[in-house]
Amino acid sequence: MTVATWNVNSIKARLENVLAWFDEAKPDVACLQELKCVDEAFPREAFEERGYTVETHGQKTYNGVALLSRFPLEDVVRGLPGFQDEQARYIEALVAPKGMAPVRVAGAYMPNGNPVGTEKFTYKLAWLSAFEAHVKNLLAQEEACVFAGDYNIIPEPRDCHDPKAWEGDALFQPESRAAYRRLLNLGLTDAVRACDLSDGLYTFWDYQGGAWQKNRGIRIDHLLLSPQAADRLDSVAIHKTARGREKPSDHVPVTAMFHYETCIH
DNA sequence: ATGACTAATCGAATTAGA
Repeated sequence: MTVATWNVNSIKARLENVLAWFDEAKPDVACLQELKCVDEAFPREAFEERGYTVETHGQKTYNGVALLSRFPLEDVVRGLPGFQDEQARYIEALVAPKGMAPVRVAGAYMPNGNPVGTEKFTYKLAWLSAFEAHVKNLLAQEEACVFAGDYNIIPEPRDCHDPKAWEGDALFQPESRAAYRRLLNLGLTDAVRACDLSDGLYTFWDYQGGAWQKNRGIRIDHLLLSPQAADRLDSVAIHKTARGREKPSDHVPVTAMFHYETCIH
């Protein structure tokens, strides 16, 4: 089972591009972020035609997340539990393939937080803290869980082309990185790092200044796995080709592949 | 010092992203 996360930067502006990738990568489950549209405006038919069940948590102009699956979805949750939030940044559901062990998948669009020293950064840290509390609750259930999304956190210096250039940015602040480490310390596995320790793995390249052409990127889109999900991880991929296309998102899809486990009931 | 890109908006510039 392949689980994807992708910040599409407007589903309406990106539809053709997104469908082209879906048709070649055929993810079983996909978490999309930054839809920038309300639920009614999401182009659900295009995905339903391709065999997906579509769940959205949209918002006008900003944010908005979707969870798409070729398997039935149960227990859909919209909004981060335990956190009063005006912004549509979280969706979660239980993916239940027939006769197979289910996997809980969460898709998050975590706050950017810039500029540091403002209420935007305070909101980022509060969001991360509520997310950590929710993860802790889910981990107690000992299920296979995938926490995918745009974390808006550069975990380590090797996750960006030029650490100096990101000093003072909310994505690379010590408090943001500490929040990410706390998630790992709860027992979550960074899927990409479990498979590939090399430098130069990026998931975002700014539209400005020829960042893509110069490969000045950052790794901020992550899939964090509960131990039960990590045990089933086979491989990961960062779909860089998506960034070189016409009218690309500034983020690329990241996928993790898991082996199926028979469900014994 | 500034703008660089892109998308959305009750617009003809501003806000937000990262």
